[in-house]
Amino acid sequence: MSKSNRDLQMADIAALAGVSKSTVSRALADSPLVNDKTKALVRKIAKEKNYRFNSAARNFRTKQTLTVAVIIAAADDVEWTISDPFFLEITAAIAEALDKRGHQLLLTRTRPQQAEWIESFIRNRQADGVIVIGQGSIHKELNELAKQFDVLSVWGAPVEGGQAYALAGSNNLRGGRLAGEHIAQTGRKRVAFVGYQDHPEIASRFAGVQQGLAKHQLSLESKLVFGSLMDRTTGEQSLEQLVNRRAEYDAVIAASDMQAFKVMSALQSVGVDIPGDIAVIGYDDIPAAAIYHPTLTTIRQDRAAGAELLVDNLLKVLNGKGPSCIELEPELVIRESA
Amino acid sequence: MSKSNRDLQMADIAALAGVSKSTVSRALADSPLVNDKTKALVRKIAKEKNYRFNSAARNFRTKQTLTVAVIIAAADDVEWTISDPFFLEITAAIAEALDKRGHQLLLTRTRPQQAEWIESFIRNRQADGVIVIGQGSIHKELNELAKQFDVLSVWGAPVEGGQAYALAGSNNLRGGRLAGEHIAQTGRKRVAFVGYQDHPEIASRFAGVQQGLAKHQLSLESKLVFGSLMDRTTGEQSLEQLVNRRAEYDAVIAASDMQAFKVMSALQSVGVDIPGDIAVIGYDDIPAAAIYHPTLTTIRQDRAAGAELLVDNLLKVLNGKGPSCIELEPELVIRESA
DNA sequence: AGAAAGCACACAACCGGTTGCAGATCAGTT
DNA sequence: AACTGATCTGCAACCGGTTGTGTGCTTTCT
Repeated sequence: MSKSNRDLQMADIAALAGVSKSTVSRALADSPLVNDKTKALVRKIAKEKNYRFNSAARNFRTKQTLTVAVIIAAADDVEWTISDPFFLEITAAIAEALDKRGHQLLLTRTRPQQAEWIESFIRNRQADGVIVIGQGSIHKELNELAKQFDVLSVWGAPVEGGQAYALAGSNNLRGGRLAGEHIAQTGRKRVAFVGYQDHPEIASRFAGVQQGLAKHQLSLESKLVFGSLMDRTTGEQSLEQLVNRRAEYDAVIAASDMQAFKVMSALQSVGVDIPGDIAVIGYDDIPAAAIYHPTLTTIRQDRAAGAELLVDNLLKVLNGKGPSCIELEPELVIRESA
Repeated sequence: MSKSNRDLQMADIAALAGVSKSTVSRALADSPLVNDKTKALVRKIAKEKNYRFNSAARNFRTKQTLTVAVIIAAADDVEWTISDPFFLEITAAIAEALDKRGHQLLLTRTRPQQAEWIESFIRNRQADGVIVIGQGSIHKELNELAKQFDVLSVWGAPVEGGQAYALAGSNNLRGGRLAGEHIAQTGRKRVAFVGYQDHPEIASRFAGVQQGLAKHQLSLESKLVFGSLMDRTTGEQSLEQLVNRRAEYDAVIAASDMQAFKVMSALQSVGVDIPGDIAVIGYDDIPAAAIYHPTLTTIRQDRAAGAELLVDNLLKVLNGKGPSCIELEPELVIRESA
């Protein structure tokens, strides 16, 4: 605790100002019920004495914590997603967005396969609502959960059949299309894809890529479609195959920047020139994308905008409005690698 | 809020079990004051009814939040430190460490130039204590703050004159020495250094590098010592100089992996071979270090261990013990770049 | 002038757990 | 049978804000 003795409380301020506790409370809350002069006096004293309200007491009474829990979801079969810079950055952006609106962020490690876990969060009243980053492959659980708790805001992609929770994300179909078109337009002919297709987000990107390529009479050969390089069990193997078959393609579209890095590094190790021999394009535009050599062409997802959206969605639900589903427009960032 | 009606509370469980509120409270807290049979009964009912205690009420009554605020400090003149993967990862690790001990993590964006901000945190009772990551150049403020609030745990480096707060960090002097020695042992002769020397941590690394080089009769020429590449105003310029003078050195020791990447990328862009022409060594061992091409030789800081230390330090203070200052041993990770 | 309306404030209940203290029950002792 | 002590449980106060209700005083209108 603090080294100072007892913190002073409303009753003390009230005594000092010669008014009652309730008046102090109202004055500090800027209630119209209290006279401006009294208000000013109370505030002056509170400021002088450096009074801070006890938010535990306030939370208790008002049944609001002004706190939002953020959960970074990770599927079992994928390496700790929390280490993906994109997720961490969007978390930081959410912290900022929440702060602007007077809320706080409770960060939660956990792989909530069991969405039950989220439930305890809300019932525990640790947080007013929950933001889940990366619906990944748990959208079924989330949907189930949403039937009981609507204070849910998820970063991800729409799934067929719709979802009962508020959703924000970038338009992955569009993003994929941008990547596909760019690759086609730069004259590549045989394209490989890398990514974990069980995730709705990645599936959309994949579909987008196909559309983009199709526009230019290209298509993805199924033997050039690889699983996620982040997969704990098969990732290594996929990367190996990708390297071995390097003669069969002249471009790689990766589902994330981190995977694109893995691809480039592995190919460069065996003497492949990027983009000379093979072009590589990523997704996310994490900071390292601008630093890698060659710098990485990628699809940018605006983290700040996404965070704002996530927070707005949640606050809407908290205010009794229905869940909304919004998609941001992704943007092609052309650098050296493709 | 939840879509369910009123959550049930202790009084309900008490009625169901035919006992009093206090007995329920004690039973759930596993107090020795209540009979084992009653305890079992109460717990059974609580479990059946899926009762969760209202932690707002508990926090209020017990004056504990079981929550720790984490602040990622950033200096004004440096780019948003929060985006450095190292800081984000240690934050994630702290979340995990706290969770193990039954605490939660409140993430705070903010550049607390004004340490005053931290104070309001504690007095507000939003958190039992505060962990600051990256004392950076604000150790004076932190020291000042520590006089009033001892519930402070900082990741950083010892400063001359000592600090009044609990400190954890890796032994930067030793880390720097490892880097310096490795560079010398691999036969490099003219070494450049890149980093922001106003930070105690970086200053220690710098000193360590000098020691390591000196052991092998080498030294850093002052014209080969560059400022941080992350500096918002001078970073660009430093990088340019570094590239222009590339003929004057055959190795670069960077104060962080992110800076090492910048160095490598810039040098590679002008045709420099790494490590053939110039060796590069980083600091931190962030995940991307193993992915870059060439893979980055670096000094590893154990994030998990650091997080445990930070949390332990804080809990010690919370339990009335004095602040401690512990340093972890960094580790040289040899990869391709040096 | 008297009644009605309006304003500013105080009083006290309340949120839902936790905990000190008192009382009840029961076994063991003399 | 009466007493001591240990064990278990209930009562009620308490944490520190917030808020509904009530009251005294001033203003306004007939």
